[in-house]
Amino acid sequence: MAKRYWLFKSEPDCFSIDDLKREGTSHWDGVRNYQARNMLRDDIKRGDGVLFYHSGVQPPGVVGLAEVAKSGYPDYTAWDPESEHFDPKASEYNPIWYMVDVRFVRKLPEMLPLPQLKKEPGLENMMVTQRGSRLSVQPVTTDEWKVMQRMIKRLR
DNA sequence: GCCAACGTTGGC
DNA sequence: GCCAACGTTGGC
Repeated sequence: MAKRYWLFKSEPDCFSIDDLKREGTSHWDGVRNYQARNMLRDDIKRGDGVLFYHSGVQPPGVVGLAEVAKSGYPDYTAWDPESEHFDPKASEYNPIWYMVDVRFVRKLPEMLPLPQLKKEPGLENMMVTQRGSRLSVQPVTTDEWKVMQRMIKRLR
């Protein structure tokens, strides 16, 4: 299976690129959307590339790179009543929700803010640059990934 | 803080 | 199975 690419959104107050840097490898838990769940369960594989995106901040944008360290497996926070992501319909025998593990690769010297992504040739159709794009886990094409790598190289 | 976009829920 | 009401996300 060829390597694929993804964009993972997180509110930095909840989990930031610095948190991932400190932890090294972390569960990407708490996704409670079926479209994103399907990707986590079926499509996101160990070795895939991840753009780490900070949402809910001004400006939002890509702040780092990560790598999938473990393919999809049940998100056990769903059946933990203590978890803020608890879902009473989920259980060990019917997990419903899935997560992957991600490994820190690098933090960018500065954020690539969303408005800049919207202006960048080659990213016109990227999911994150589209209006009303709320998915917290998004596919990124190989071409979009290459454009992002060029933008990152320009940073320093 | 506003509101557009979009997902989910539940009555019918 | 439709769709109105409602809730959430997230950019602005």
